[in-house]
Amino acid sequence: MKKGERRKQELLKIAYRMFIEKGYENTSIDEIIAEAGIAKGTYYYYFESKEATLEAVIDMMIEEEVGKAKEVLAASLPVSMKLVSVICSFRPAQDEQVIAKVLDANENIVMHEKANRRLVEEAVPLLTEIVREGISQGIFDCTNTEERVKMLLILSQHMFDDGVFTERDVEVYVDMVEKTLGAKSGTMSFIAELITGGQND
Amino acid sequence: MKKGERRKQELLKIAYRMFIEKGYENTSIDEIIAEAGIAKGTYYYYFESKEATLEAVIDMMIEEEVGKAKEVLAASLPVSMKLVSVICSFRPAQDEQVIAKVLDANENIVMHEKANRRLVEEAVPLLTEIVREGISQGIFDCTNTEERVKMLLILSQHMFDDGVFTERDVEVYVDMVEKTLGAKSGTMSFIAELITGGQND
DNA sequence: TATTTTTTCGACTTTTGGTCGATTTTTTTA
DNA sequence: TAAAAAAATCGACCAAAAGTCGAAAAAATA
Repeated sequence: MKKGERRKQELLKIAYRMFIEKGYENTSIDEIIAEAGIAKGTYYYYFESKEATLEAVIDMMIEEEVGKAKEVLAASLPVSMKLVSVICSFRPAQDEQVIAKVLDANENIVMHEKANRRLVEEAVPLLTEIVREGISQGIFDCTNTEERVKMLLILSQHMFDDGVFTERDVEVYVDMVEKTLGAKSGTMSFIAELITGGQND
Repeated sequence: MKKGERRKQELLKIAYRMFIEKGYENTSIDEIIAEAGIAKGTYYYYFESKEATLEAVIDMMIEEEVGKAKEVLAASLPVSMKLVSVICSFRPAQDEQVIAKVLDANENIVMHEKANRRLVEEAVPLLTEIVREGISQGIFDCTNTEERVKMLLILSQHMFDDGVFTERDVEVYVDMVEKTLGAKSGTMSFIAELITGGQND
């Protein structure tokens, strides 16, 4: 029972890396098993299908990101910092981004989109909680919090996705965050530095 | 030269219908050619690859939607109406929506996403023009118009995509449109009726 | 040790996107 | 109008890749 789980994790890691490096569609099961040094039957002993593998890989990614987000949530930080930290923690890691650029942007749509949808699902409750905290502190002022958070999250996903975003994009984004959540103008502008600071073009 | 073009259009229509009915990935070339009653070689005489067909299908869709949008743009309507009409015209048609629900939402990610990206590309300039007109009339008030329009368009895409959107979603969306474009509160609330009016759950 | 369960193997099948040379149909040209 | 050229069609064939399955090896259990 132990060995099986380890093997599954091992396969998951290989698949994860290859999916990101070469794209989901461009990675064949044959390549994965070659890399892992196992037979096809073994692979299918652990995964029902290729798509099930993708699903599992995404679960792994989401779990990690949500984990990080929860840490931030638990820390004693000002609400606005929490919010931004969490959102930024959802940004694709450095290496993923770099590698992603080698690929055609169209090359990995399915994985990207599936991951995004799952992330929105998982992250909205967390972010909503933060924003509610902010409301009770008078930092934010809005109704329909959950819906607002969802929309903002969708927006940030798209900004990061495209990889490149201009200063103007960020400016507009910050403005929308402030206005959507009913924050005072300028209070969220520190987002800009955090975002553009971490950008690598 | 004439006949060829007609055949291509015919194939395009078949592909379009089948892609929407059964999803892009679930539609095989063999099925398309069976439906069209032609041989494989003939198909590949007109299309370089399956993906090229998807691209062409999407072009067809976009062309139609942009066409409708341009009509609206040319008409003599109040700016706010123009804006909303155009955005609503991008909503998937009734039948597409109904059929889409039969499918797993994950079933047609690639086509959906590619279409969305192309639409944003094509539609942003048109909408930006409308908003600029609105600014000069004092209805809107904002800078970085293009970026704002893009963000709002992305949002509406996502709302329509999911198929279901609650009243709250729409409420938040309207609020974001107003605030993002610097319109007076309430001036855009008629969007709500138009959107929810056309919804079919 | 005997038996059952878990894990592994790899040849085989099926599906599917794509190729290619031959053939027919249509258009151009001499 | 006949010959030549170009456009369109055909379908057998190919290669890649996902997925199957029964048998065998390894590990756990009685």
